[in-house]
Formats: sequence, structure tokens, C-alpha cells
Amino acid sequence: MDAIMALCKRRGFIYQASEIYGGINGFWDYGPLGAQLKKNLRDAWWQDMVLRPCWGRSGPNGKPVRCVPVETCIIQHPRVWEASGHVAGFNDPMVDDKQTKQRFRADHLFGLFARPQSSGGQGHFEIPKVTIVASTVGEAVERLVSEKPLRKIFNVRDVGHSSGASGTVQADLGGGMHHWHVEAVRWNQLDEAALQEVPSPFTGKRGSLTSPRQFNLMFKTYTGATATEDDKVYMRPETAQGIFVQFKNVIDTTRVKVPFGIANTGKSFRNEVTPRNFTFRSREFEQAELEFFCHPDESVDWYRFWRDFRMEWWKSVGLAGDNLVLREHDKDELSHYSQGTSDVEYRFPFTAPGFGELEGIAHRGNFDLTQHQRHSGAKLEYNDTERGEPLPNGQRRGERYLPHCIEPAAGLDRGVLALLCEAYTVDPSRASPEFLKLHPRLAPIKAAVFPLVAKDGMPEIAEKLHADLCERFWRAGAIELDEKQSIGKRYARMDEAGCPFCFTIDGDTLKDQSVTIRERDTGEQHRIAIDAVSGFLTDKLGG
RNA sequence: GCGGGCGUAACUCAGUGGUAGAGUGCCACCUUGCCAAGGUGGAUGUCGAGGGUUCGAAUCCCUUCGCCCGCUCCA
Repeated sequence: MDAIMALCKRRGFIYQASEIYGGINGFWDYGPLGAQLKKNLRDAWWQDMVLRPCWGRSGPNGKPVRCVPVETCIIQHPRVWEASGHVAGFNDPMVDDKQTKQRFRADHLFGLFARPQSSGGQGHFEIPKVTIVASTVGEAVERLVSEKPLRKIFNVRDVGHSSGASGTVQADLGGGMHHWHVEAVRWNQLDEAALQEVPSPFTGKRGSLTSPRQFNLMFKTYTGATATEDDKVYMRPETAQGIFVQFKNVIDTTRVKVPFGIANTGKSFRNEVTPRNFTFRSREFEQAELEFFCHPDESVDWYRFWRDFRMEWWKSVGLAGDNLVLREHDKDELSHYSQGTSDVEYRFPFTAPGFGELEGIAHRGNFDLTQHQRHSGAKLEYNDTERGEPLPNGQRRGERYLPHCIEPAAGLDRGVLALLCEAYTVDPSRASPEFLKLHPRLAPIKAAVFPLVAKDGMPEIAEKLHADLCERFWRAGAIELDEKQSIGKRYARMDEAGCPFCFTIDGDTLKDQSVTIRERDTGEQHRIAIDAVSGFLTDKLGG
């Protein structure tokens, strides 16, 4: 990995952000080659997801896949993040259930004790039989007396007076009516070992809760020049919410019909606990996200469709080997609203033999639209005129529903890093032992033109070929021209930059108008007519 | 967050208190006839930053920032 990082720096792929000031933890900049490489990956995603989704193939409904793009703001209304659930826990220590992935405020965790009030509600800590999540003691008491499963656990037969204020309940737990004390588990009084013993409020399983921790997931800033707390806003931790928030506008203004997708790319920000592993976990990073909306009945089919296509797509950009895997989440890993989640994972040098996530494909149900509908008050239901019972006039009655959503969410910076890791090759038998086998579609430099030696008219021919190729391929990427130093050195430089093809003008070119094509991956050479170079590149670069 | 390692040229690194170094790369010129070839010359350093000790600090001490590794975590 160190060698890859050194090459990235040396050749201008990736620099440390603010390096001359000592760097800043969790932030990285792209140099000339890196910026182009990343743009090529972003473009490939855009082309294959928006302009011609899934390479033109049909979805599970037998019709072409349709997606439209949006570009939404990094800063949204603060309530967007309340609805999405990202604000919760910003200021309060939080506990996670590792199994169900649910998170709650540590001071909302209540242990229910069968403790006689005559004991004064005091005494040293005991492990409660059961815990619940409630916002107040009163709510906890209320749930104990009203919820059947809880009543059963405590063998509640009869309930008398209960007081949320004092946290007591008068109940018959089998030995006649007594006052019982309901006590909150104080997270800050527990050591880690004790917390391991507390049963999960969701599953009852012990040892599945994390220690309470302070989270600052979102970057906070202020709108307006006065910067008071009232002007507090957050920088988005994901691009997806911008899509959900504009879902109704897209429906209302573009004539799209469910099923369809909305794509959004751009920067997101997370205060990662531990930025590490080069650009893999950065605090500022770019996402390419699609939210694909469909009818609930078709959602599982679409989930499988996207999961498989996204895996295929990553293979198509060059991650073709064993280092790429699709990992379906286990049932107990899933969010409570999800009917399926998969990760496309890559075996990075720093994760090996394990894998790191490149993209998550999640079945999100209608969770997000439901949340935003509830928090904003806006009606986000879709009126599907192609469903419902047929009417005499040939139309259908229509069906109103909140679409389900499949979310393929890719990390572009992680993608670039995976491409670099996959492309990085060491072959000591070569004159240029270190080189990048980047896919021609992604390579920042598409081709280079060299005169074998800088004399006998070769430079002039090279300049002409270079100009012609630039004219034809400038949209695809850089075409280099280099006549300095030895030919071997020039090949080596291009190898290191990941340039797939070099065209060399030599003595024979003067006689028969042919040039040498030198292939980066094999070092092999073959001759081709100078007029055929453009066609050759067109073929290799695709499009 | 805890523990460990590291930070000297663009890259890899040497330099343990006394003039800032090497290899590679880069640039120029010469040479060139297909793979970092050869020759000559050249440019490039707040020794990560700040403070302290000392006649004198890249070197010793303190603080801090960053990177890497392990644990934790991955919202």
C-alpha cells in the first residue's frame, strides 16, 4: 500500500489536502491525473446509470430502465436530517444495538426492575431482566402497565395506581399489591463490563449493546453572516436525502412513471471516528447514488436486479478479479425496514484478507418517503394510473402508494482507490517494473505519441498524428506527445501513469506510413498504418 | 478514543550534538534506431510545526499536527 501511495503522490494522482500546512486529518486532494481518473469514473457511472441505464437492457418488468438525474444542495433544511434520523444523537451519547443496528439515546435506556419500593428504590446495581427505550420514566412506567409482553415478563396480574413522576407502579406481581420501582439504567454509572450484561431492548439478547458514545456525525455550520445557533445547518452526510426531498417535484414535472430512478452525485461529509487507510475513509467524500422507486410488490425483483447489475458494472470498469465480491447481508444485519442489503466489496491491500465496502445496494422499503411525509406534512404518495381495477373506458382506477426504494449507493473515492489498487502491478522482469493497468475507459491518459528519435522528420510526423488524435479524442481524455529522452524512459513514464497505448513514429514510418503500437500491459508491439490509429483507438476506448 | 511506529529533496531513505547527504526522479544539452541506455551540466530542503536545553539541535526534552499499524468503531 505504501508503494501505491508513493506512486499516487509521485505521479500526481492523490495529494494530502493542505499538505504544506501539515495536512488535515481525513481530507485528500486529487492531482491532475487523479482528478481526470475520478471524473472518468463519475462519467462512466453517469453514462451507465442515467444516460443509458444498465447499458440499455430491460429491467425485471421487461421494459427499459429509466433514470433521471438531480443535483441537490450539500446544505439542506435542518429538518431534513431530523426526518432522516441523522440529527438524533448529535448531542447525546448514543448506544447501538450491534445486532439490529438500532441506535438510541443512552439516557433513554430504562431497565425495568422488580424492586419493591420499600427498599427505597436504592441498592447497588443489578442487571435488569428487561430493558426498554422510552423518552421519560413516565413513558417507561406506562409501557410496563400497558404492554402485554412486558406485563407477562413481570407477571403483572393487576395494576393499581402508577406514577410516572416517581417512577413507581402499584401492581400485583404475584405476591399481592405492592409498589414497585421502575428505574432508569444510568449509562454513565455502568462500566463496560456491566453494559455487556444488559439485555438489548429490541432482542433481549445480552452483550449486543455498545458502550455509550458521543457522535458528531454531521459537520455543522451556519447560514447568514451572524452565525447564531438559530442559523445552524448541517452539511449532508449522504446525497440520497436530496433525492427523497425532491421526489415529488420530479414526479410532478418530468412525466416519469414508477418504476424509475433518480440519480444524484456529489460531495458528502462525515466526521468519521477514525479516518484511515488513505482515501478509504475520508471526512469529505463523493457519492454516486441512485434511488430507484418501484411498487412494493416489485421491489424485491428490482433489488436483485440492481444488486446484480452493480456488481457487473464494477467488473466492467476493471475490477474483474477475485478481489471483488458481492456480499449479501445476513438477516440480523439488516435495518428494521430493509428487505435486503448487499455490499459490493473490494479486497484492498489494507483490508486483506478482508474486504472493504465500495457500494451498498439497499432495499429501503418506503422508510425515507414515510419519514419525510411525516416530518414535512407534504403528500408524497404516488398515483399509479397503471394499477387498480380496469374501468369501462379502458383506463384503470389507479392506486395510491408510497413507492419502495432500491438504493445503489457507490463511493466514488473508494472506487478510484480500488481502481488504483487493482491496476497497480509490479513486474520485476520489465524495464518499468511498476505500472498501472487501468482500463482504457478510465485511464486519464488515453494514448501517447512518440518519435523514436528526435530527428529525421519523425518529430514532425508525431506532432501531426498527435494533433489529429487530439482533434478526434479530446473528449475522451488526454493524448500525450513526448520526444524527450530515451524511448524506454517515455514508455516507462506512460506505464506508470496508466496510459494504455503508445504510438511510435520510426524510420519505417517515413517509408510505408506505418507506426508501432506498444501495448502497456504486455509490452508487445505491432505495426499499423498511421491512418488506422484513430480507428484503433476508437475501438479500444469504446464510443 | 487507547497503544505502538514513523515524519530529512518530487519519491525511497542515510545521517545520534559540530558545514544538509545518497540513489532514483526532474530540467537542459549531447548522444540515440524500441523499453527507466550513456555522457556532461543544473535546479530543488522552513530536516512536519511550535517551544525548551545547549556556545551550537535534523539529532536531546516538552507540546502539537500529520501518516502508518493494532484494538475500538464504521452512524
